[in-house]
Amino acid sequence: MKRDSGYNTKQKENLLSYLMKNKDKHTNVQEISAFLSAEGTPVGVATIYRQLDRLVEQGLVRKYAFDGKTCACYQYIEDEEQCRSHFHLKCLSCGRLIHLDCEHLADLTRHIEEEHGFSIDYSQTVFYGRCSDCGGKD
Amino acid sequence: MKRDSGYNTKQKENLLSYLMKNKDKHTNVQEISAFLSAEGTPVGVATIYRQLDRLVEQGLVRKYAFDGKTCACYQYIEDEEQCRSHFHLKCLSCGRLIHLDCEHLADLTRHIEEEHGFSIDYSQTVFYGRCSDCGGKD
DNA sequence: TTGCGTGCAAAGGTTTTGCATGGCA
DNA sequence: TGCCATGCAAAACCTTTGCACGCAA
Repeated sequence: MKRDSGYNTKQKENLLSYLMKNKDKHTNVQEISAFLSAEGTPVGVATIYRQLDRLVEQGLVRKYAFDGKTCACYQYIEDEEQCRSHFHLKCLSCGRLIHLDCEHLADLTRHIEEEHGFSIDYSQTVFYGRCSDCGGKD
Repeated sequence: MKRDSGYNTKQKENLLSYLMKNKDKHTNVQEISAFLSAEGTPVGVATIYRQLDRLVEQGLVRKYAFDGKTCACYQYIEDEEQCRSHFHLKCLSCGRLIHLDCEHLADLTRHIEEEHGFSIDYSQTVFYGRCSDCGGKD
């Protein structure tokens, strides 16, 4: 399921390289396209969409879409197992993405599952707010 | 700030009526437009967008947008104060929206703020997963 | 009567699709 | 060589904006 299917092309290589370098943030097709063009290795947006779709199917990239709609962000997943067990906090001001892994959250998950019968999908859930640098204290 | 500005038109009335009837779910412009058309009281999408924008400014409707992009969902807010103090769980299977208000979550919020310096914005945060009816147990 | 709200149509942006070409294996 | 991946362009969507008309106050 996760095996690398298909050919190895320069475009795919460049795309993966960008995604891996930016695994700490959410990104999108525009950003990717702009960056690759600036690097002198432009890749057509259609190709980017198609490759991302494939990477999502392979489980190498996570796609955050709102209610199944368009306008998605993508994020490379370094360690699938690890990322499955923690939450992501995203700062609405600076866009920073924080990986939050602490036992309070495991408690929360257990609680919601046992008491409320709801099973949280970590891969689609993002907490929005403000990080400490951007005025989390106010 | 929350006072009802502007004229009272039939379109606005129909829109508000729909939103109030569907306050338990997230909705979007297409759904609203389709429903109102089916009811025999069609409202132009431009009008729906403009009215929703206004309602969001007035605090009567919450807009969930992904990363500030387009493609939003909207939700009518019955009791602003109440909804500000709890989380929303959304089932990825049936679309049900659950308002979750329990002290575990208050603990979580406090913990994340104190230990991680991150202030959660309830109005933008939605937990995705599966509700008990849709196989939360598997 | 005044001016806001509406509808239509056009524009702007994002994502998908069809098709011919080029490159990987 | 065979076939998949790419790029371009067109199409399909969603959302916003401009403008003239109609309706609320």
